[in-house]
Amino acid sequence: MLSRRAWGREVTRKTIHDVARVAGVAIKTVSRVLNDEPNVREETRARVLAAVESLSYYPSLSARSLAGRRSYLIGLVYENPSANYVVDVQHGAMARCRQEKFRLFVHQCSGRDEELIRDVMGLVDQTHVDGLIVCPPLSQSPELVKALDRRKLPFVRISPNDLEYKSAAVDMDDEGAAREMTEHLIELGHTRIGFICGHPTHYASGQRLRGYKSALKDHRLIFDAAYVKQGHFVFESGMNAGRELLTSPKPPTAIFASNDDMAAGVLMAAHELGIAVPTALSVAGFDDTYIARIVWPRLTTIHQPSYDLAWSATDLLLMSLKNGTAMKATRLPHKLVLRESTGPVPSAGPVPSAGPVPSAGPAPSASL
Amino acid sequence: MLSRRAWGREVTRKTIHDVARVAGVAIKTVSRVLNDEPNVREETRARVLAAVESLSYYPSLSARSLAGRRSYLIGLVYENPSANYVVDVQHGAMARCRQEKFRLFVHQCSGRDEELIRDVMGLVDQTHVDGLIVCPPLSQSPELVKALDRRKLPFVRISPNDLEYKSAAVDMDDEGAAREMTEHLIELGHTRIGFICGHPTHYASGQRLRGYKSALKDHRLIFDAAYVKQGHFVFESGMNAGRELLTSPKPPTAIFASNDDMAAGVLMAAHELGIAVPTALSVAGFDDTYIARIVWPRLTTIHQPSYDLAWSATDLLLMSLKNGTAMKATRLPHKLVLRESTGPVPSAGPVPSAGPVPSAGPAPSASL
DNA sequence: CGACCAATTGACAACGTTGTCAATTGCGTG
DNA sequence: CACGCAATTGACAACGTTGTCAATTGGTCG
Repeated sequence: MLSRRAWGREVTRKTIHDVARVAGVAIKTVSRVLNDEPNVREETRARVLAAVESLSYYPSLSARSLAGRRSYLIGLVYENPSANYVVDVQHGAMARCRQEKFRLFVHQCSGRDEELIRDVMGLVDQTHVDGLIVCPPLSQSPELVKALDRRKLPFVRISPNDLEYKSAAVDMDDEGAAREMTEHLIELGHTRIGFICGHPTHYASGQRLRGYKSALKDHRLIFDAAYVKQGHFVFESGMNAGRELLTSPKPPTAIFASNDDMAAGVLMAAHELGIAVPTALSVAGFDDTYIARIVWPRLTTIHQPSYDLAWSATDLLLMSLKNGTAMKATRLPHKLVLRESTGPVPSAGPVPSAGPVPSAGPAPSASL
Repeated sequence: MLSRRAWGREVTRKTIHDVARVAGVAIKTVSRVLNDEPNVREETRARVLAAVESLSYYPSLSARSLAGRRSYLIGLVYENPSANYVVDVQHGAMARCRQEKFRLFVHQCSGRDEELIRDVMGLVDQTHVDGLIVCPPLSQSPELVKALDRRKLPFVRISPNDLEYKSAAVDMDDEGAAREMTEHLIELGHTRIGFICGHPTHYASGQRLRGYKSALKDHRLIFDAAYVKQGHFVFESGMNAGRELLTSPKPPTAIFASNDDMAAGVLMAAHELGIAVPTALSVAGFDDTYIARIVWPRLTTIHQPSYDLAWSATDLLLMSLKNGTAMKATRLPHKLVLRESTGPVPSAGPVPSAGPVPSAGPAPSASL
């Protein structure tokens, strides 16, 4: 237990040898106990565990990954700038890892294409992670998938664009969810429904637009391209698109944004223009992140189970690592969350403010 | 380069031996080049680097930390539930790590007291991190600081409560910032200023309250405890405190919340009560997180440089690791950010709404 | 021209664990 | 009571790197 180096800040580190000595067994036996291997007498196992406990011993991940075929490390790679989504995903994955005594290595990727691949491969090679959780939109990169396959590294993708591909993945039904939301608006009587698309490179963007279109079609409403604006999943893009829609000659009575950030942007635009929500305009979001509950009025949105998606992805990965079994694709349920930002269609279309906003003229606790 | 194990999913991994062979040198020389050690002829160095490049070789962190006294890993421990803060801090630390070819191991702590210490020590022992970045409120735990000192592990604390303590830390002037904000409100003519405290166990909470009090005193305004409410840094607590303040007999004309989440809660309360912001009520936040820019009206707040704090903390740690020098405490500047949620004091105090709001008619499916 | 010293390079052990395989123990059976 | 086989345990190499220290190279000076 004495360190071989006499260095200032060096402190003795407990090793498997210390445990073996205290328990009066060989290090290999300690290793067996710690790895739940069979063929250890119950009494021996107890002695070893007692020694581990009394020494507060924690096996070195470095040594383990160097000697064994396991690093007990899972990598989580993302690129997404949305703080709330990222944290949800991180915590979902961490929670599952903790249950299996794995640790999560979080990595924000940098670069694009070629460089991205190098970045991820560098992570894999350096840290020896046993597997990877890949967040969107990285999960939609065929090049990355190919590279990981070549590398023979187990990985699970969150919300990829091709569930049928042989690799494992978890996702939700973006198209169906968007259809439900659109139907909700239609049922409220809206016929002029604006839609703000997400970032063009995100697969989910296309799916959500498709759901919107399909709901319109089912209800025999005509699709008008003028009601569809391009956004980029960020607040400002939603605000700009909202302004455009609301100041057009025949403005929509409802706007469905592809995520909550952009919906918040639409709310901002409406407030600026003095358009009351939901009386004169209904606004709907997507994702049900934290901001959906703090903006005013609170957003009707689709609950995307980010935490659960990450939890399930990690579960899939860990189980396949443990059993060597193949992984399957999993689809998680979403939920339409009704709050105060949507309401019945106004009788006469949106009411332009009679002047600079009456600031919040209004709204004694709509609901609650 | 051939793996010793013939295992299904095993793939040959490039090692230092491969690089040495390609470059025609001993592995130790490769090691020297990769660690920027002196005494390598320029021509040799170039040959080695070329080999590294051509093989896409990445040294194994496991082997490095096992053999050397460096793991090239920095741990980041937090407990904070605020997504925006956490992500800012993570990215600030990651950015600095990347520059030095270090990696960041993010860890959300679990447990309290005894259990917390075990959790952190487990991380340290297992991962061999070279140092730790400790976020508030963990940075204020004397037990944790003591344990890390005993373990002789270099660490930097973000926003601790005792800058003079010998360990390194970075922080901002919470008291001064709160004083500035309060003065801003006073200059706008407000004399009845509500204050919502942060979580009682966070040191910053006390500092911000102190700044508020000191500004009142400097301007000869009387401090009235009825205008101070306890919050917990979360949205709901701000909303509740806001309701209490605004429905009191003599409501304040301005409310200063100790963070943006709670300020957003106050806005929600004001909207519900039909109180116009900033015409009838000014609202100020603290932190300048993402939400300060997306609520309506956008929040006047104090910019807390979370990203920079983490960047600097990491910088301090890495530099001390590299040079073996002692670390100093660093204080980063904050900034008063003026937006639309604060304005001149109304002539006749807050204007209660004249009745059920014209706009937010009750929403469908009230709260969820 | 030879010796000496600094610069450069390499051989090999060590880090703390797991994989392999051999040795030992324990128990049921003939 | 000895034998055989399975269960249990241990000895030792290997993982991929860095630390230590010795060997080699190259240049300078007397």
